[in-house]
Amino acid sequence: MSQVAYLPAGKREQTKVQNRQAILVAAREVFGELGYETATVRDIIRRTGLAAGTFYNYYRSKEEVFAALADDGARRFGPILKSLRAQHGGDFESFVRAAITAYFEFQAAEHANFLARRPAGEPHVHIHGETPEMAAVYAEVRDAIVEAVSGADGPDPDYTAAACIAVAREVGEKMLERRPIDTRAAAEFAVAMILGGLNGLPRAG
Amino acid sequence: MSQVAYLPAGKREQTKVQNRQAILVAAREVFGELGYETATVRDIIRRTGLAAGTFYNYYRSKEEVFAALADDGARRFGPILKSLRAQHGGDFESFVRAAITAYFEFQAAEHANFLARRPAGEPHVHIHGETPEMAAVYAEVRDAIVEAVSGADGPDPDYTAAACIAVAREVGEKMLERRPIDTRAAAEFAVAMILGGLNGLPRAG
Amino acid sequence: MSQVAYLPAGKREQTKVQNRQAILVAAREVFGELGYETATVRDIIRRTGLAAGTFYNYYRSKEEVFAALADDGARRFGPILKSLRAQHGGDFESFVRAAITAYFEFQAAEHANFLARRPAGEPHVHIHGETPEMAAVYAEVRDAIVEAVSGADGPDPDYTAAACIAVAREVGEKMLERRPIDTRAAAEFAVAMILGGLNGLPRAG
Amino acid sequence: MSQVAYLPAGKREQTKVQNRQAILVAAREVFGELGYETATVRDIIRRTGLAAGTFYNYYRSKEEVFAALADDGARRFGPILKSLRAQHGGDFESFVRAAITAYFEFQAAEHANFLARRPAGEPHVHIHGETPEMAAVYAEVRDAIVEAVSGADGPDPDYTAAACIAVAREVGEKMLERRPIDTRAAAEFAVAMILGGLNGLPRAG
DNA sequence: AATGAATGAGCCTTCATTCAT
DNA sequence: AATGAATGAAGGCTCATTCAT
Repeated sequence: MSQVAYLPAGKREQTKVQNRQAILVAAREVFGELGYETATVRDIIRRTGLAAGTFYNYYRSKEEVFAALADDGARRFGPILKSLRAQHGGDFESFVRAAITAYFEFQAAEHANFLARRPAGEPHVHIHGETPEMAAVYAEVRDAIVEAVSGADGPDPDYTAAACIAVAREVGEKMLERRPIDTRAAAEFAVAMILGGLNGLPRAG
Repeated sequence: MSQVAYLPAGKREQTKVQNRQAILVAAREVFGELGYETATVRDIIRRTGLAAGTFYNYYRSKEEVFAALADDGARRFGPILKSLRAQHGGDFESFVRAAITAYFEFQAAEHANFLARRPAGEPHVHIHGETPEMAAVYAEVRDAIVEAVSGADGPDPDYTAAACIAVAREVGEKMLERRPIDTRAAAEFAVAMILGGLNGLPRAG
Repeated sequence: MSQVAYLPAGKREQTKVQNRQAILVAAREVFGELGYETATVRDIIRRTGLAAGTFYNYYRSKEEVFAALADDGARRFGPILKSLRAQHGGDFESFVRAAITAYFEFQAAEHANFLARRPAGEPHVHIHGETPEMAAVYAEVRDAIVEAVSGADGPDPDYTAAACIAVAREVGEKMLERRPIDTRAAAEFAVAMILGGLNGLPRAG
Repeated sequence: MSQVAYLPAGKREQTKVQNRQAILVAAREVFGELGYETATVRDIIRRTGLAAGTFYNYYRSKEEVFAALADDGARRFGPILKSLRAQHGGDFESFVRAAITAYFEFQAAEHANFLARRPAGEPHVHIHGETPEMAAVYAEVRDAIVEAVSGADGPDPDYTAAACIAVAREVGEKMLERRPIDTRAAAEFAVAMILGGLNGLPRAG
């Protein structure tokens, strides 16, 4: 068995995990700052201090790291949301409150990891429905909303979900621009807006 | 010199205006179909039948034509909005209804000009806060909202404006995806959601 | 018709033709010196003094310029061969003599256009059956040979064609390495070898 | 130290030899399938089950393993050829027959080791004069031919050798493309062609 | 003004080779 | 020795922009 040699368990494996994470973090930053199209793989890798080619040891393409980001967000935020939904059972209102709060706190925590420098001179594009964290919220929240509002005479579930999520996203984004970041106030606002809005909705889809 | 002089604009002049407009129209289509980054100047110019270089006689850059698009939207939709605001005077609720309706109709009309083919295999990005038509709504609507809700104990005007606009945008977008496009139903929904939401808002900013 | 403008007929058109030709010439040199794989588009374009991107105004890819090279060779040598075949009608021997002679002269002329510097340190690969000039010979000569030797009891036409062409190619290549380049002697040799070989062939394929 | 000492090579030694051989075999396959440029070191090493870096413990570069391949071919086929030459003494004709036959059989045997998949969409290149097995034939056969044909008034030995080898190579290659592979028929053809060709040659170089 | 070829920076990706383990 | 991640120099190609005509 002269071919056995060093099992990957020591510093090597550790570095690998670190690098993978570093790329992910850098990617989140860069995508956040520049948007998917404008961001380049070099932008991402430059922040990690790694070599250009190294990126491709971890992700096969720019697109794949983006997907990984979404997975990562979903993997981390999804369970939170799921458990909230279970906890709050049929009480939609308290679920919304808890979910929005959790989402804003999650966002604030993510945000703390990097400065958001935006290059001037380019229209700001943003990733729609596919933001890592948003992807998680979207699926789960949409389900919850659909469940809560649907019915023969309920409001249009598609419009409803889109509107609620939009409110959460925009308010969340504005929240991040302020100092200090006040997740409680933002959540309170968004919850009120959403619940009030849902109350005002017409009965016929 | 031997030509008639009483025409306010010579053929030359007219062509210039026409070309400028043609580029604008093509740009709106292309940006709509491909997004800002993916769209190329050649994509735009190709639709006009003009030559690549000609583009730069009218706009100094890809970015500038994009900005012009926003101006154009504002120039056309802005007055509509302004007059609505004047008409509905202090009645915020009826203004919102009228504005949303007008906006959705405007969008539907713009939309009718081209099919929205989106390139597969790429995360869908959308232009944020800078959509031509949106730019117009944004400024004016924000003012109206701020005016309506502000006050020492009113809700946070920034959050409020962002949330309302978000609802209008998302519902508007969803509306465009359906056949037939039903601006009335969408407007009804958005108005209810927005007014209901505003009612639910906490008093303290 | 303010959009008519300058018709491409003057210096512009001329430059285009020159550039296209320059790229073709450079490509022939580079492919000849480095082989298809090793050759880079940058190698080709560098010799023309043009910019990197300009290459793609004329050929869509490295592969396409290679194909164009073959076309070019065929277009120029093909007719020569065709007319020889017509001239020498049924006389296979005299056709072979004329064809080989023409081919060697063609090669010598092409060769005169550039020095063949071969980079050391890399196995020399050469393009097989697809060399521009060879592509022309191949199709036509193969036909002629097949026509001349085939028959129920004739030798294997495939082997025959391959062998004859191989002889012409190798002797031709060696010929180019000598100074002075003596096409007559080389042709005499190749013809003798081929005709002698064909005579020696077994009757049953 | 407590190990037996009468084994000429320890396990270590054996593995080294085995690895070196495994790389060589894999390299022959890969170069054969993909060509020198297209083949990657990883393609080679992947087939051995070894790690990428290990390759460089045995060969200093991609080029070196390629050279080793030629050496290997020569080392294995060279002796065969040498002994044939000795056996057939002055009888050039019978030597050619034996050598060609041996070469074709050698080729067929080598070929049996792998399928020749060639990547589509790329001009087919082949290694010229440097094919492992060819390198061996070349040196020896060239000597034999030179010896047989040279003389003050003999045909040009360089052209002669090149032509004979070309015939053997091309017919050999075509042979490998057929099913079943018929080395006897191919050899018969090549021998006839070569001997007939040599007979037809002019006396003056 | 209109034209469209030329420009060249920059993008994503591959891969021979090195090196810490 | 063996391992396999890291490295970084290219490579093919795109595209916003310039410029001679």
